Amino acid sequence: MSATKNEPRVPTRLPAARRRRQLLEVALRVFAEKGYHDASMNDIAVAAGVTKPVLYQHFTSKRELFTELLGDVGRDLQDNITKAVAAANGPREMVELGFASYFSYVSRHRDAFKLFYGGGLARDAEFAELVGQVERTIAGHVATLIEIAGLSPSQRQVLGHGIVGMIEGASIHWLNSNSDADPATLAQQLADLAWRGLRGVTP
Amino acid sequence: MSATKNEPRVPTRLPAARRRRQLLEVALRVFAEKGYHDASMNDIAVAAGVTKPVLYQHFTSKRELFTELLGDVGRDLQDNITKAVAAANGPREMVELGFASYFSYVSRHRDAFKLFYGGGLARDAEFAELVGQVERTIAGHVATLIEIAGLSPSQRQVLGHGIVGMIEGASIHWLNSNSDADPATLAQQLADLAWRGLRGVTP
DNA sequence: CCCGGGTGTTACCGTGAGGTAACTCGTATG
DNA sequence: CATACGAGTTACCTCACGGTAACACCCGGG
Repeated sequence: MSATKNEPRVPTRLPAARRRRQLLEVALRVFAEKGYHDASMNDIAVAAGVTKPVLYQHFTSKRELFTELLGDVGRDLQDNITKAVAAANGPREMVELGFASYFSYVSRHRDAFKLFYGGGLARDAEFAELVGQVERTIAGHVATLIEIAGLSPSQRQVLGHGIVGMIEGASIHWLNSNSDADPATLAQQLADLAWRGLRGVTP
Repeated sequence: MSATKNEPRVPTRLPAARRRRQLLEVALRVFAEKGYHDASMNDIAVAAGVTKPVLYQHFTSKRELFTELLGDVGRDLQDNITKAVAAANGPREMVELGFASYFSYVSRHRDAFKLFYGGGLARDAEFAELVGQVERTIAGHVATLIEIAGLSPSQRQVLGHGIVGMIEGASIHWLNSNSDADPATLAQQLADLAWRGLRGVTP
């Protein structure tokens, strides 16, 4: 029995499953920081303390790696929101809880959010679809909450996307300004703005 | 006097100034369609019926070309909005006119808008600054219109960015869904939503 | 003791993009 | 008609990136 039993000198040489998870974590960080185009597979490999071919042992291509991350993040975000909203009593609470869960998610997973909003995703059909799915779902739910009269379904949908854009825009600015403001407070104020409008009469 | 006097057989070989303007127009189209990364200088040259070095006779680099376009579009958009808003009487009309001018601009200059929202601009410091300047300015104006009480300046700014994101999100969805809806109607409804909120009580 | 499988590395290829040097060609002017 | 200038082209360089083949190394089981 040698002295190097449970304590490898440097934690290289991981079992495949662990390595894969590590690579996903690292790739998320690197993609979030540099964006899809500017992050090279080499960057990711080096950041993981490993070389490129190891990456290709676990993922067949850069696209596939990114797609998997994007899908995971999208599902995660959407699950968080739908679960939070399901606990609401009435539309106003749906808005409050929905906003709160969104900001909570963003504040806890900044890298994941940056992946979602950040890159040239809009240009790539596959990537855009993954993001669009989530946005469409949220926008659709929001659309049912709009109480303005005389709107066609497609008009409601556009306005729903407007609210989604409002959340995204506020989130992006919030992250970029490195504000340490409480995400719950922010969500509360934004939900207030969405619900009562700019004119903000007190109920 | 030869027969080829004022009617060159094919309008190649333009004087420098005209060529430059044509290249800017074509580059705007190509960048809007394919995004900054996926549009190559060759693409632009070919689309202009010309070869790459001609492009480099007028612009020292791809970045410079894109930066010039981005700056032009930003100035143009901002000018349109500020001029429209200047004619308003009171905050509600500011919102209405501001939204209307934004959507009017987007509908008239789709390529310009796609350039602005579309690419990996957020990752690139210089590009992000050009876009951010416009967004910050608009968000700042909007922030002064929020009548919710008890907000700090930075909180107002975040909410202002929320409204800007709302306009952008709605615009993007509007363009992507190839809706033939009237931009003025859309602006009206979105302004309504922003002003009165989701709950949309009629005044 | 050695040997097999799986983990990782070095070194490489092909491609496509930004960018440039050197040449050609049309045209206006004396 | 000659010539000079400026618009355009061909052909190339360099470099970084996605992706891969072939080899090296470690460790558990007969």
